Amino acid sequence: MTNPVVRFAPSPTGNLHVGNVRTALINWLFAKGQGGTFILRIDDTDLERSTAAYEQGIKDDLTWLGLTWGDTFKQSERFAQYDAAADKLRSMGLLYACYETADELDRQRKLQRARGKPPIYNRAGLNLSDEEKAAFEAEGRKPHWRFKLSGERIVWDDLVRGEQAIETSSLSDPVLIRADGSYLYTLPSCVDDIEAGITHVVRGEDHVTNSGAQIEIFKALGGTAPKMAHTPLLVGADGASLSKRLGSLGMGELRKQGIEPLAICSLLGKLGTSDNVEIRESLDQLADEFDFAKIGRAPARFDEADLHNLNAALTHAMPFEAAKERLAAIDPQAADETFWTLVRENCVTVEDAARFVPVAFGEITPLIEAEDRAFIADAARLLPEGEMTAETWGAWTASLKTETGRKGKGLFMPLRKALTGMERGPSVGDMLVLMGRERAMARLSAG
RNA sequence: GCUCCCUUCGUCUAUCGGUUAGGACGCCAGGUUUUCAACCUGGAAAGAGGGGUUCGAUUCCCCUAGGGAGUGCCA
Repeated sequence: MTNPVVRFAPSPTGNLHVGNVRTALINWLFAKGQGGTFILRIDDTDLERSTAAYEQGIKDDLTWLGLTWGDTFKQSERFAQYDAAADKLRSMGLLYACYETADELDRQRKLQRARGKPPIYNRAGLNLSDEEKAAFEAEGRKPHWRFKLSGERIVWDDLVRGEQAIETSSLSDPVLIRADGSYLYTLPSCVDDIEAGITHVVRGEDHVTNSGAQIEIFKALGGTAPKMAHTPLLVGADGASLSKRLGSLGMGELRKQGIEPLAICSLLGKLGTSDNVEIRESLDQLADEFDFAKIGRAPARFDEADLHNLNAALTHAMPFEAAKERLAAIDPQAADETFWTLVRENCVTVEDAARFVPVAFGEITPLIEAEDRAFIADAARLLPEGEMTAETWGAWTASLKTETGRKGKGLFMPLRKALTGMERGPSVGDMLVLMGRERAMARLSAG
């Protein structure tokens, strides 16, 4: 295979969510792994719903994820090309005017359905005489335009699903142009794919019937249909379709939660494949491992808990340099390598380190149980003088053990709770060094 | 309603007719760390149901059930 060209084509009518991002990622990984090109196309033919803010948001999210694109353009800048394509189809007799209103079409579909028949457009527009059309126009009706499907069986070898067949006779002729003259995505998508030299159309399986129709449009326009790959959709953790919450779970929110881009990409790049769902070192590694053949045909469950597990694994091993800036944003003192390597294994996200900042550098409320009061008083009395060092903890606890007879959990847990205000956390001995003698003494004396 | 796709441990999956049905995540236990986490070791855990075909079905076929998708002047 030589240098594939793929595209991700979101509509700027909303933010990117996990489903979108998976499609973008798979396209990107495939292109990257094959030395191909990844194009970002903004499908903004719906001028009403598209906004510049969403467009920018999509670009920001992709950039944050590391899904860089080689070229980008907007469909709204290319109406002339679509007009030309429409004219071509019209001249071939493949684009015909229809005058039904949306309500009328809706009624027809309901009727067909009630009779147990598939709701396929009856092609009334195809048989309209010029007089009839003129009559509609006189009524003030404007036509919408449908592509005339061949009625043949369209077959392609889908990179994920294997051989696919669509009976175009079982489809309604797709509307390409609305009554207001604006384009639906169907035709512009084909025109752009041809012009951009798209070799592979990779998208969710909700598009398979669209692909059947679009393959005919590709051919009608004189192009060759790209190879197709339709991935199963993601479903929620409960197995039902992706919930509203998850479906709209945006990158902005995940970012705010402190989720790493690589955690998202590792999960979305591996979920539903035969590879283990684990953190990968980089997008490049994910790209090296990518193969359509590894993608299964059943819907995979997206569980946000998995994302947190992967993120935790990433955080536990994260070098200080990678976390430095974000630690500084929490607190200038937190941007400290000793502190980070100490607390990171107790963190799911970098921002979780914030919990331990007061322990090391600020004020906390010591937790001292009534029955431990005397013990903590002894501890305060026996706390070694001078600088707290790596040896302090061992010496201190040893003397406490001798003095009080306490050992094990009974010895250490009260100290942990008094010194850190928490029941769990990083090694207390190491934290002691960071907090220093003054803080430690103050906490031990709080009871 | 109609059309298409899917169904193996909780989850993602391996198995291309003969396996003690394998791995990973998660979970549980033990070890280690004088706490927790992390880490190491071990463990529990699966062929949706029913019919066929076959010497033999997780694997091939049919039916049922369940899930997903499509059926738009959305993408």
